[in-house]
Amino acid sequence: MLKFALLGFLLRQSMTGYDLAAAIRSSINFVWPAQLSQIYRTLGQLENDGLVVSEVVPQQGRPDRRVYSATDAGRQAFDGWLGELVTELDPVRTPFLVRFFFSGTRAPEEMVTQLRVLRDLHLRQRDQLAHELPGYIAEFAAANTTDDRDPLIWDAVRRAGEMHAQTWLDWIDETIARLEDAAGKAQPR
Amino acid sequence: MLKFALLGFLLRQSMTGYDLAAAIRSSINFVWPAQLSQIYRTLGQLENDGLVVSEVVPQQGRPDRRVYSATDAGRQAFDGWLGELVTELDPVRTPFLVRFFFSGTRAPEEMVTQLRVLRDLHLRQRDQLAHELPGYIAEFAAANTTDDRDPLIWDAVRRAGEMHAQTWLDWIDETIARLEDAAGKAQPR
DNA sequence: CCGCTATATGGCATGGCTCATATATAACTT
DNA sequence: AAGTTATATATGAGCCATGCCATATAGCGG
Repeated sequence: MLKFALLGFLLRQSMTGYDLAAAIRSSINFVWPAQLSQIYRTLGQLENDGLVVSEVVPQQGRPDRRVYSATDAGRQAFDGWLGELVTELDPVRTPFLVRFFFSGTRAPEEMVTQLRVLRDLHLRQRDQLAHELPGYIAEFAAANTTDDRDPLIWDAVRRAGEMHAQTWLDWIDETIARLEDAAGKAQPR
Repeated sequence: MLKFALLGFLLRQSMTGYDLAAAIRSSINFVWPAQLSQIYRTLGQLENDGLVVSEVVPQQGRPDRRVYSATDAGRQAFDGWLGELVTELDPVRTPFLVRFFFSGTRAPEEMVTQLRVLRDLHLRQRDQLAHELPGYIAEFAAANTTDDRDPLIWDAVRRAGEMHAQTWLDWIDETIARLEDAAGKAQPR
């Protein structure tokens, strides 16, 4: 996966691993975060497979930059990947829900507290996606050769994140209400 | 993660790895699927760590059953896990959105087609969560010692899946409309 | 002097995935 | 009647991607 994301960026513009990390951070981080170490390792594989090549650019004071560029084979691999058809939903792994599923033995107030904490996190996430990310994307677009449909698409991806964050907020509110309702009925008056 | 899920089930009821796979399939599969091989390996680790013990029950015709039970240490570990506070959102990895992010070079109709395929999958998923899962959960509840808050909680987890599936549907509709709108404007009359 | 930015690389642990294998019965399919 | 597939059960080998942590260098801002 990361493999293809890196190729995708490099096809727009050659850059270093460090730059790639920044590109990811200002774009797809919320759907596919990556550590620097992971990026470098993956670049190594890509180079091994001939999908990218690198060129060392000496620098003073800093480690030399190693600038990566996608090759023709890289473009082909990437295009193949883009053309793949979706046949199954990717499994979604949601640790929180697993925990929640098993927390029937816990005090209801504790569950509500946990939900409130989670709510805060999702709220921040939603606001970040709604307000901060657009700025990063604009910068990123300005710095990159962009197809004219890119802004629309990037915004759609951003929107997906925003909508899901909102759905979490709604779910949490609904769930807290249900828990409180049940607690109210359990020990009435 | 799986470790704790298994413990959670075993604390309700001792069972074999095979049974655990079935328990997962009829409950948290959509938030945490697991292969049989993975389950057995994890049970092995749990046993090593003294969190579960197993007892072999001979059978004719079939491989002997190895029935696992959670130990006291297992209960403690599990409780500790349940008590953990959420401090950060779990990263959500969504391969589809990564692909989508990079598909600016593709024909818009192709993107729409892909979105329609995805829509179908999410639609099925939503309906399954809305209609089939409740039945499984009911069966599962009948077969297990359940706390009286369990049904509420299990349904909340189910609802989270349903709501997220619905959000996907909404996002896809919105995105298709935006793409078609843009295409209409690009080549008018 | 601490910590951040820029840059690259290494090692180890974790946990998931795929595929293979073994065995017996029952239930379909041709 | 023969053959496939499914169900119940357990286990092993090997791959792969991620994660976390450490290290090296150097300049700049506090």
